[in-house]
Amino acid sequence: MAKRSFIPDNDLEIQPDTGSGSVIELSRTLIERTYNQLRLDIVEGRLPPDEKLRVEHLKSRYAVGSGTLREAMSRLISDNLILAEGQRGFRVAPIAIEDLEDITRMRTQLEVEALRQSIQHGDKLWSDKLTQVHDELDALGNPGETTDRRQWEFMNAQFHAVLIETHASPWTLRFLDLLSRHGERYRRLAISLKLPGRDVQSEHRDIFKSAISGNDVRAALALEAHIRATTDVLRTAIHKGVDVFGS
Amino acid sequence: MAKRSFIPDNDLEIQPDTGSGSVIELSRTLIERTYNQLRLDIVEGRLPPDEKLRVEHLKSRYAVGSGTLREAMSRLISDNLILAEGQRGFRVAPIAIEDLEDITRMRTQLEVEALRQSIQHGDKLWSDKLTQVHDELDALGNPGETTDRRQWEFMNAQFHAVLIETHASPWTLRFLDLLSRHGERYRRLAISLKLPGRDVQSEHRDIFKSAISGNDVRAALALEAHIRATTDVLRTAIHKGVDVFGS
DNA sequence: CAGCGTCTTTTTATCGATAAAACAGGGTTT
DNA sequence: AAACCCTGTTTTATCGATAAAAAGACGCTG
Repeated sequence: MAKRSFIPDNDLEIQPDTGSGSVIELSRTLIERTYNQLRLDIVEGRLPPDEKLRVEHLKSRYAVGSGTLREAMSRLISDNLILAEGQRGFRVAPIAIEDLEDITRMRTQLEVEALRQSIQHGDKLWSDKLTQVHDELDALGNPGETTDRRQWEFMNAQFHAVLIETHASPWTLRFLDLLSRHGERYRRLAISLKLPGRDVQSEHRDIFKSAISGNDVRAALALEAHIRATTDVLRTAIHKGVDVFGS
Repeated sequence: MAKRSFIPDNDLEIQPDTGSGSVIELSRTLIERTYNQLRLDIVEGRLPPDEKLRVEHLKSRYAVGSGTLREAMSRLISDNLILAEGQRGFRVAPIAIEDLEDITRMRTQLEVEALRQSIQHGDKLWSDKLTQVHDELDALGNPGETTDRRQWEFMNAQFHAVLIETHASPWTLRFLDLLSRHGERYRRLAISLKLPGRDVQSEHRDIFKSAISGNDVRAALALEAHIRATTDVLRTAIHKGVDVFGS
């Protein structure tokens, strides 16, 4: 039984922790570190959907004991990234187009509202920060072109974070965080399929310009389209008969 | 140091699992059972906010080993009902008026939208079901008057569930579930303070009538007021100088 | 008498061992 | 040949023991 994976092989190896300030080296306990590593491995596709997570195998990969590993996995259950079927161990949460559509609807609902609030309450300080982050992201080009994909992902997250920064609702942030993490699994899948290109860079520019000029309605529309783009690409691919989910 | 609790004493004892079909007896594994018990104990106030959760003490209460208990607690971390401070163990999540206001805002945003969808897409089958559940809840009167408070809580949850049933978005349901669980901690606090009474029964009637008659705008307003009521009561109490959170 | 450092006690994090459950394969019966 | 059951093997759930860390008590020193 060949292990199916939707990420190019060169992305599959466990990469050494690169920079300073990463979640992994900031963890105080082994459990926390393992939790963060596991989450990254799932979100970034090194542990593909539906993969069975055998404790005895994985404990060597993360260099921890079985109890520690189980505890780390337990924390991912409430995040819905791991499923626990009683007495049958753990497995990576499956993916499905319906799930992505639900995630997208939800993200749209929350993020668009938060952006509207941000634009209405944002001051000059905010505009400046947004401009700075956008410029830095813009300089990296589209995700396919950039040399350091991790850096691009980081700046992308940063951009979206600043967009809604003014609307400081912890629960909104928590939910959006969770949703974007789930969304990333699908986004990486879409990228790996090398489907007809999106111009993410110009999507970002569109959102940015509307936000800076205070046009909250247009910004909302642009952001909504941006969020929906991944779903649209995948749904189109499915209609064309592409085997998106590996049957 | 006296243990502070915001629930009347007669609610504090661990009650034997009453009816059939409860989450506790449905659990396949010990961890699952412990997780459900812990969650109930926190939500229903038997484990008060900020309470330190010492594994060695609690393992006798739940009759499990330390590993099992830790794993159950770990699952509650992502639900934000338990906080883990690296190397310093676990504690019950604190409560704060700002948190309740955030929860309320969030619930309003999600639940009102879902209700609107439900009213627009709901058919006769839905109306019938809603009527049935509402009548049953209505017959129990206000939460203070009813004999079986657990039954009331159950029907109340049922009523809210049916209200948004048509809008079957798993993520919406998950988020609302989490939010209402957090909200319940505050609702129980408000009840225990015996503050000037709300007429929850008539609030429910108002929502019900508007929903049945297809008046989605009015139903949305009624639901919003209903959700905000707990927050309003507590905020008013704070302004009057009542020591709501035990300083 | 306050502040500091050290020793003791308590609490936490982590691990490996054990028992129970699920799974797989072969053999038996109908 | 198909359905069934029994048995050996793998995997999981659970527990108690151990080592590391934090908190607390105590006395010392300035």
